[in-house]
Amino acid sequence: MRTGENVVTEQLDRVGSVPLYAQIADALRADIRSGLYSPGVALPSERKLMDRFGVTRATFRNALGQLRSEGLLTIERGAGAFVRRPSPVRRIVGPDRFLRRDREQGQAAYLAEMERERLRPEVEVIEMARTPVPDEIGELMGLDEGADVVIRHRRYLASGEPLELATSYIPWALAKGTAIAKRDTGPGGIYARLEERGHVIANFEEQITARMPTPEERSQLQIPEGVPVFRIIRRAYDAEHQVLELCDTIMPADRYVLTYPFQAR
Amino acid sequence: MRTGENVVTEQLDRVGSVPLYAQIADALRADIRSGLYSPGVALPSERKLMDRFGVTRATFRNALGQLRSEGLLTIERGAGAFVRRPSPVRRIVGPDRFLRRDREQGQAAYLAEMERERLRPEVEVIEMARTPVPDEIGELMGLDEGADVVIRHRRYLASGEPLELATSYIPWALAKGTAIAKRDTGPGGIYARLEERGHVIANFEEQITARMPTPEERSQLQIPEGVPVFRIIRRAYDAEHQVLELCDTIMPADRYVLTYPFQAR
DNA sequence: TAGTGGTCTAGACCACAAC
DNA sequence: TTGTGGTCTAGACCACTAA
Repeated sequence: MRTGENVVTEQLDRVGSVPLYAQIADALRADIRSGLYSPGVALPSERKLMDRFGVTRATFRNALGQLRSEGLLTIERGAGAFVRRPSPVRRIVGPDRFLRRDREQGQAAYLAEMERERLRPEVEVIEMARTPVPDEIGELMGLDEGADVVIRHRRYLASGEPLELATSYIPWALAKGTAIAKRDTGPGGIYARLEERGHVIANFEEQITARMPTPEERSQLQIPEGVPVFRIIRRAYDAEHQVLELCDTIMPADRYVLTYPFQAR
Repeated sequence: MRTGENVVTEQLDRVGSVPLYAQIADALRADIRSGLYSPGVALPSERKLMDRFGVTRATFRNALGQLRSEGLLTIERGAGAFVRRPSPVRRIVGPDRFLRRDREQGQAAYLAEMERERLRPEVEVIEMARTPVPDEIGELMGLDEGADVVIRHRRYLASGEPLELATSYIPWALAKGTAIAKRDTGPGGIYARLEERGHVIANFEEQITARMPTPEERSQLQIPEGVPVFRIIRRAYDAEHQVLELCDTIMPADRYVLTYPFQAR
């Protein structure tokens, strides 16, 4: 137990093999977990804490870096270091997101979802083009090398907050002559246009991975230090097991819980 | 394009607002992506690169730290910094992991999975006890506060490599008098014991989140810098929608692709 | 304006890996 | 033994925030 009062110098082991910064990180982590420093509260300033621990600023900042990369701290320049508040979380149930009912009512899946939560939805179309399919994606779609696809890259926001980056790929053979290759895909979105043409979606498959974001993703999604991203690759199949669409999505992992129900067999 | 040859000092912008370390990180990141430095290859030493960029070691190491936290580099003390090789990936299809067939053949789900891949499976039982259910878990299981559960905490390894940490919770009311509360749960594992007692599993639900690992998790699972973990909370339900078991799993995210198929509705 | 975090310099000594 | 990365010191100046 550390009180934070009347402490001149914390006791650090300077002869053992545990680095000073690691000992400091451990001490602060314990203080955060114990609730001494609770979410939203500012830690004492770097200069105060470095004096208390009896180390240089560089050493102390090394300790802070550890905690930051664990996602425990948010640091605001000029203001201070704060214990990170857990982000409000969006629950996503895979199979509930793409209901035919929503499409038939003329709403894209995302708009329907937002409407349920009374948030102001926004979709930025960042890129839209007809191009040869990238190798990695082509393999996942079962397309011939160099086959053309319509690529739709967009950013979703809810009431101004960026939620996800999504890139859809639709075989040109299916998109040709439809609104899929237009900026506005019309009521019901891509899936509605496909089904009008007789390409009925029979089932989906989602592949989930997680990694640290690239710097581009960090800025586009406003992702803080120490927060990974989900990457979800969703494929929509018809009854003949042909891929109608592939959607590659990047989402900040601290804002989502993904849920998948399935039967015991 | 940077050649890496005959370069005395890289051109860095020392007047603009972009920090030197960020410029260096950008340059190295570009070199890695372009393939100048490819997976498994050692970068030039810190001293060489700091000379080339004309900065101090601390500044250069700050740049390296960025790349490390993005999971781009593996650093081996005394040897050098290497471009990280993508980890071999295990594909997990949610619904295929808990087939009744495997249970009836007398194999726990995990052993069956390993056998299919010809790996040497190992399960360490780290903790096993009867205790009051933790609050967070109790809520997810729909149990009364303070109800007893059997808790089974274990580590799974494949041919010596740690794969995941798993903690199962089974209501004491169901586990009482069965092998569930024993170290060896017998053929078919927990689920087989539950079903023998008439608690037939009707369906599962998995909740997936991702975050950076705690230091404990990092050492127990041998997780390198810049790699997040998946946390999967799986609940097994009977036909009356009672929770028979909850399993809380931590897995290094660079070693897994999670797959969930579902029907279009 | 005072205090905060952000960046950078110029050194030093250490433990470890490879030769 | 030599070179590598790991840690630490003791400063300095800057940009930003809040009072």
